[in-house]
Amino acid sequence: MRVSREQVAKNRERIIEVAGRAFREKGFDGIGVADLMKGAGLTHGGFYGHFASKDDLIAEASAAVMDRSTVKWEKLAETSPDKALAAIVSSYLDKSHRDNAGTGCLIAALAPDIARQKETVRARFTQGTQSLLRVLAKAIPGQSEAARREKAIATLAGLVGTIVLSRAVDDPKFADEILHAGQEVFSRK
Amino acid sequence: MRVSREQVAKNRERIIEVAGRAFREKGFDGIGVADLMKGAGLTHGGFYGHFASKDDLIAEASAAVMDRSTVKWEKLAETSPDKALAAIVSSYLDKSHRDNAGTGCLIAALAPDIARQKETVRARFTQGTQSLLRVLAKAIPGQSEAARREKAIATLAGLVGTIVLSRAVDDPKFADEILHAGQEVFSRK
DNA sequence: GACTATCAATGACGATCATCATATAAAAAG
DNA sequence: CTTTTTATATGATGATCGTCATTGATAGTC
Repeated sequence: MRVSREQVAKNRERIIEVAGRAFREKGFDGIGVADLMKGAGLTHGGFYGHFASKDDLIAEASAAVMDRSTVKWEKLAETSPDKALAAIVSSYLDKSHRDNAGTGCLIAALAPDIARQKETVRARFTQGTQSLLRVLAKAIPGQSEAARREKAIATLAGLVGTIVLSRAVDDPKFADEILHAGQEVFSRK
Repeated sequence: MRVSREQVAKNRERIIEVAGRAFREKGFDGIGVADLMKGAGLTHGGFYGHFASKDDLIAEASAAVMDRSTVKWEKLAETSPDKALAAIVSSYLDKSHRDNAGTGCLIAALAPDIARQKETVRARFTQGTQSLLRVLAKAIPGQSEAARREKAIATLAGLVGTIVLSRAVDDPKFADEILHAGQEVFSRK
């Protein structure tokens, strides 16, 4: 059955949204096209009317999630201009972020898997990372632009590594210790 | 055909070794039991004589790789006792490490996937991470034990995040810039 | 040297996967 | 109102997956 133009666009957005969440929760290989479509309230066959392939959806969903993160960081920086870095770090290194990969940072949820993806996916991921770094560098006080950029890169790495470690570890106390250490170290300007 | 006791043990070790490499290169879901066995010079049917399940192998291979990393870091620290931290960091944040995930750090290659694995895998990963942190904390000069522990955690997170980012990014220049930033920031005591 | 235990090879199982051809039904165009 | 277009549903495709039963062969034991 055919649906209206708007509905088509809504369906497409919904598939991307569902995929973005499922990929972050289960990994790119952890969920199939059929289940993604079911999650969007559709059946599997219609998938290829919206996307050329699963890889195509992976690229689209990854870019969308990266963009959302950038917007979120921009808002955090605007809300507290003097303490922008601290705001971003404490928002990122939060238990609720660690415990909800499906709605969190794409890098922390999937970075090693992205390294194994096709060029199209990696290219859009790279753009998203650069945007994230621009926002982060602006949030870092003082120093030269080069120094802020360097600091931004290391901070992003530290944030990602902290969440990734805290999620992988089995012991809740240890996981919290990791989160706390990251908070302490990566909030220092 | 039956083989000698030694050969059985060698075969088992070989499967674990091949799996450790393949998992780091392709991800846990990126390679199947049949191909792993082929890589070890065996056919797929014999797999379940050695392991109860693929998950069992994942746990075994992950633990083995983590142990190797700990030993490597210990040796690096012994070789240059006064500059232990710098030795570990510059060894870790090296292009050859970034470009050869199959022989590198398990955390950088698979951490988000480990968070999605069964208890048995995560438990052994957690032990391995603690061992790594003990070696790293020892390599950090001065300060209280608590401060060294905190610094060790943040440094491990920074190292992992740097490699993960540098691998995922598409542009070689950008990837090198990330590596360099990590080197600069995480070598500071 | 004969017996027995067991490791690996063969082959098959059902499940799941991405992809696509066709059918259907309703929106858009005339 | 009629025609055309097209988004979705149904169902099938071949490939690949983890797992396991059976079989053949030989090492370890007596």
